[in-house]
Amino acid sequence: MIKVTLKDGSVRQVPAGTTIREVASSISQGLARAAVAAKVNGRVEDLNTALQEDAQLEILTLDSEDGLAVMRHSTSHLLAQAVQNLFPGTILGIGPAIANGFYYDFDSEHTFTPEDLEKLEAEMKRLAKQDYKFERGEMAREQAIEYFQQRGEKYKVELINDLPEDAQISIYTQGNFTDLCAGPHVQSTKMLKAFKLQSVAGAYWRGSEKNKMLQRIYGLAFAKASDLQDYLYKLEEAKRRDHRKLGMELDLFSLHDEAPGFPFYHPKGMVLRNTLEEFWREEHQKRDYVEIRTPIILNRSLWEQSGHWDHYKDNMYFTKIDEQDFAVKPMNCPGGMLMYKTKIRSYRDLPIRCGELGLVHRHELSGALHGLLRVRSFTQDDAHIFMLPSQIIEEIIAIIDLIDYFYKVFGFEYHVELSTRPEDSMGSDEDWETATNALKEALATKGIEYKINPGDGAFYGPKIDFHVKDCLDRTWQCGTIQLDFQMPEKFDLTYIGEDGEKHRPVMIHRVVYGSLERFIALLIEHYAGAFPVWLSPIQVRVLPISDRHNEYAERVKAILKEENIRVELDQRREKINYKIREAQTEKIPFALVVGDKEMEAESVSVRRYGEQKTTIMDLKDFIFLIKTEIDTKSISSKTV
RNA sequence: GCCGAUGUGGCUCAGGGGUAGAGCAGCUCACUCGUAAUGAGCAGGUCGCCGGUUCGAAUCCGGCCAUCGGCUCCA
Repeated sequence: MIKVTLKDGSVRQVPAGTTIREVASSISQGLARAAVAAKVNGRVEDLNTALQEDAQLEILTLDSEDGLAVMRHSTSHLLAQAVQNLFPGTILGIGPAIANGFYYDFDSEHTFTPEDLEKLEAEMKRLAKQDYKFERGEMAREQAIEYFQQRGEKYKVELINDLPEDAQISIYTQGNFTDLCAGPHVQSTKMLKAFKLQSVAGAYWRGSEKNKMLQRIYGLAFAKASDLQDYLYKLEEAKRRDHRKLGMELDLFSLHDEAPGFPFYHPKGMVLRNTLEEFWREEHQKRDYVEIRTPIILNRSLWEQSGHWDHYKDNMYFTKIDEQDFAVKPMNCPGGMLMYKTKIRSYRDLPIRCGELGLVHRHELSGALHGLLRVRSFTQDDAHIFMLPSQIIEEIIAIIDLIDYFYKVFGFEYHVELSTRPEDSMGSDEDWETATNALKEALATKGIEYKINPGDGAFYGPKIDFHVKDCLDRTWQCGTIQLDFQMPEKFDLTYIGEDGEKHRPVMIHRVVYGSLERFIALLIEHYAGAFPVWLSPIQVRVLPISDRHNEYAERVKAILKEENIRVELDQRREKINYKIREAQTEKIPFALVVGDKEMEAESVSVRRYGEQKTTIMDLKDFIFLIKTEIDTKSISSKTV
């Protein structure tokens, strides 16, 4: 007999060799029916697995993320089966579970069309009903290679060859379909119900552009049909929040064929942008930053000196001036270096925190452009901090705090990643290790959890990245803190120490917003275009009911303007309903209706964005209300 | 850059080998109105660009450009 400890702490005695399914049945038939897999000592296993020794056991159902992942993975096998039935000769890539569903990569002469997806989905439904069991088999390495080779599954053979020598090679079979797979899987295809094929896209084999591009079919899969419907509805909702759509509707910015990736800011977008810059300057002044501005075009020798010519050329734009090579800056740092070198620095001057709202240009691949989230020219809210080695940790922590403070003001959730040395980089291993450890230490001090991104650092140093989600849950890097021992070296930066000798300062590159463009895009999606009052391009619109209220309305407008409130007056001869509807459509935080009653009492009828109810209040009370919200940067709960 | 899809008035979209259509927005006129669309009229497009097939192309074919969804890359 062995002891099986369940999730609730209870212990069951069962004979060795009992399968997990049998244990589940002994707990309840309902559980046995709902079970898709199980966690044995933390490892996800099939229900068919026989328990041989004492174990911690957690039965997984579709109520858990782990359970859903198993089901989604099984659904990807179902797709592969359907594809090979309908398009014989298709070679298989890989087919994992992902958030909300799964994908499977295929190599086929045939190009899959949206109509094919419908047919495949129908075939999947048909196959699912057949109640095929997912049966696990194990093969010796040589046998497995031969098996897949014979079937022309060259990618599977490659995968097997790359498995460690001692790896257990397992295969899963459902009906006429067999796939190389570590598993686990649900018991039967019958458990696969709420799925939908979504799209087909190109994807390089093993994610490398050096490899062949395969066709990736994406699908959604959920525990039940209503969950799938809910998710589809959520996707529709997300489209409404899309910053590209809202940016145009709210007249914030535009993009044109004539300038791909180079955004145009409209007047309202500029108000938003200027407000963000203003806030940025205030907060940085408080923290003893100074601000500079460096040129956009600098000559070739500078970029050679900085290493950009060697490591960043593909992303840069070039021009010639008087027969000499120049480059448009893709980063602000070299300019900052020259500024540092304009005089002798003392250790007493350090740290120098030198900010720059710098406009940079980078050549991004045409297929990568995406609204304001991925552009070819953008303004970084940059700063370069020159400091003593002993100040590193303290400075990094201060920046982490600063970024956290900013993101909290906007209500952003974020996660943190640490990116380490990339292949194409400069400097010694020792410097990189020191720098990486400093970043780790700062994160540890703050108790921040982070994910490591191996090889994703800048060419001159490792970095801490702050990621924010867009409306479709894709994450975008915004803030970043990069520790750099290389630039000071390349530019021979020095300071005079206590000992009267020259020493090498250390440098940090950091941004808080990341780029104004990306940050604005994320703000639009985060608030669904209904900005908090302090950010809103128009804060108040005054709506007179008829012509005879125009004069009072103009007075209200003038008084609000005097208080530095961004106010508009809608004097058109339209019905009040019409004007209100428009103010709502434009997501203006406050609509002030003024008619006879208000005119008489020196009051306004206040209607907030997204609310039905109106409140009549004295104009001076309204001013107090709105100014308080602006000053506290209050985030309205209505982002509908 | 790669794979696939798309490109018709400011916006959303219909149409489709015989010389363009709707709604919204815009403009004009009337209505002076109390919390999400008053009515009537007018104007607006060489159907992304270039080339080919054809008596005739917005429609079919090819190339290019841009956009969208991915891959790769990144603030």
